[in-house]
Amino acid sequence: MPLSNLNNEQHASATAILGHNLTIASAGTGKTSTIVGRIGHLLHSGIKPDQILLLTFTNKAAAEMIMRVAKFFDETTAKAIVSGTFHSVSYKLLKKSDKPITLKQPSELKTLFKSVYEKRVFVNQTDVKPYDGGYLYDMYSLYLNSSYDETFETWMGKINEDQKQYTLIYEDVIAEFNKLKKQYGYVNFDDLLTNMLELQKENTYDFVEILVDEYQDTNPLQGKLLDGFKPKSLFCVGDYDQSIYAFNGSDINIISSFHTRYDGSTIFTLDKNYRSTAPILDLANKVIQNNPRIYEKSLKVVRPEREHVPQLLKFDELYIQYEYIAKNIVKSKNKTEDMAIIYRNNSSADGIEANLRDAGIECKRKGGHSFFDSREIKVILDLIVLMVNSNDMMAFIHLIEYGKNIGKAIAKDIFEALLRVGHGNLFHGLLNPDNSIIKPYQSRKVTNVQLGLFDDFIEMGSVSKFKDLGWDVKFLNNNILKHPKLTLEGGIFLYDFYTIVKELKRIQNPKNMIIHIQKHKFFETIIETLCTHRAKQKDGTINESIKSSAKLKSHRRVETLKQLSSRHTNLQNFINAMILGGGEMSEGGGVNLLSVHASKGLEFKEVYVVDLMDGRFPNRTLMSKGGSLEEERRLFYVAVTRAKDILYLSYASYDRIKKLDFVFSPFLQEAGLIKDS
DNA sequence: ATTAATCCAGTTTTT
DNA sequence: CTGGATTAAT
Repeated sequence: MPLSNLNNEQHASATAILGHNLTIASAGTGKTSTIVGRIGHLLHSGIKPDQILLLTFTNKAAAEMIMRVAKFFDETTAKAIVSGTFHSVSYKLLKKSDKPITLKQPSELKTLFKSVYEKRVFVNQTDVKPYDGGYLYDMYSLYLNSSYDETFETWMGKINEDQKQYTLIYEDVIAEFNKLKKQYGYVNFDDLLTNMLELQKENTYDFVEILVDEYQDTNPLQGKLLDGFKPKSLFCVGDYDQSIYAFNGSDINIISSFHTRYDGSTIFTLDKNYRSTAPILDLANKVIQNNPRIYEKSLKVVRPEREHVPQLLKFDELYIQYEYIAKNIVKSKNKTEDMAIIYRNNSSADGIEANLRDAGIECKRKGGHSFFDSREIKVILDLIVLMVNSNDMMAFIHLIEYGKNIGKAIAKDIFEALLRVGHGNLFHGLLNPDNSIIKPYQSRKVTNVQLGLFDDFIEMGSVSKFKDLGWDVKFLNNNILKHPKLTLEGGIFLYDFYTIVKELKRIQNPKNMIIHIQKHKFFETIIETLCTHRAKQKDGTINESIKSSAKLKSHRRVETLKQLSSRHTNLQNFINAMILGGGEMSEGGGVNLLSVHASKGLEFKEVYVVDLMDGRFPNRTLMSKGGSLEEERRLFYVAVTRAKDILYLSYASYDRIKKLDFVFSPFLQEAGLIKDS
């Protein structure tokens, strides 16, 4: 029984009557057990699992809770609960309603946005510079996530009055971008939520209860989504002291105004901390007391042992700090998996990782960005994307650009030509071209100073260079080969593309597809170019040993991807899972290297919070751009409350690489570790 | 105009 | 180590 393990407070919360319930759960007070208990209670009272919606901050957290439910009930029941992040749940529901969705990597659509933006000409009447494309993209995303019922213009006016004059142009760019997205069926993270909001107007959902974990990090857009489901009951769990996503629009007022927004709502409080020892909690509380208290909290310590007092480590230089920590970790009796190094900024991670490696300590970094950002993985994913959505222009261009003498422009020409000879379908154009279309490269709009805009007719090139290569006649006769700038090498690359597409069409399973890609000439050619490039030295020569180790590395990456794919049977689901949950993946084992944000919800026996210098933690640059000291303090609170038994806080007064002097973080003073001088 | 090569700066946090 | 900008070459 999931309820029998709960203490009185947890039990009261978990068995609350349906309605609007908020549980304030401080760090380490058994929030997850309470949610699992709540789900158990709902199921016991006869509510069907598919009438329960569980929203968490990461998909991993959702999966873990579902696993725990499965222990008490059967797996089928547990898995019938609709669960995941706001984004992944929206994705599932949108897909169910047959909305065309191709989820793209965030950076991809940003690039598309920038390309739309660059075509605009700004007439500057004032000396206020307009935002650049990338920044505007981020701002618009923040607007979508953080605004209530304002227009972009009024919102912009509040953020930066000077920028208001450009909003008409900005909105026009955004409109064109949205049109383009619609045309290709592309969707970004924000679209998942906004499209879901639209779908809620068409469909009705009969969720009896929605459970929301990490409620303090809900933003207004997500708030609208919650209300849009019109659930009979809402069960929210959170802690305002752990709200750390303001940069993403999360609004602490959402949790603090819960009782006024929902009439007759009930607020529960969990205040018994089972995680950390008394000295660690004392320190955390001492610091967070400096923030305004929203709901009264009095954390009760369950573990009174005092043998490990949080220790302050001071160093003269950044790397001496990392070195010392590495040595300390070697000496520790704890297993490496039970230890974590937590930092405010990801820029700390490289130095730490290098020092751990030197000391022979295994470590894993969360946020597999480097993994999914690697070219070889992108190539494979783009190929799979193309097999799912054959007309995906961005995926096509990325792949074809690897061909010699084929850049963006020619790749786009080829894409459009293929659509022409395929009557709107890229694969038809490739595999069964309409050869009666003699000139697939009809025109390209060209601006000429004298003539203005005119159609530049592309002269058809010769295809004789492709004869006698043993190609399929079908491909040899394809008129797309007549592009005048297509070289022999480029053509051969295209032929490899043709054969791989033809072969992959027969494969439906992600893992088999990766296996096939891996040994195909098309992929091998790309890996060869990639690794040669990586092994190129300053003088232009190729270092063979670097090259072979690069090849080994990329082979390992492909193997990792293959591993990840084995859990999936559907191509599209696999792709989207990689985009939605990719950041949660971590490779290998060992000491955990985490940003404070990534550490949310986790706990470790031994924790090092490092680089506690004023400017870096709190991050002053961010504070000047709309952050706040309160938010930085909450970050500090989150970081230290990850520790169960042992906590180290460290700082260094000098960075010899950047030649910067540092002063310790004010939080150390607030914690009483440094006396006022 | 387009591609390839070269050099330079920069690096907040996440779905 | 990579993306962006600049430059050289076609």
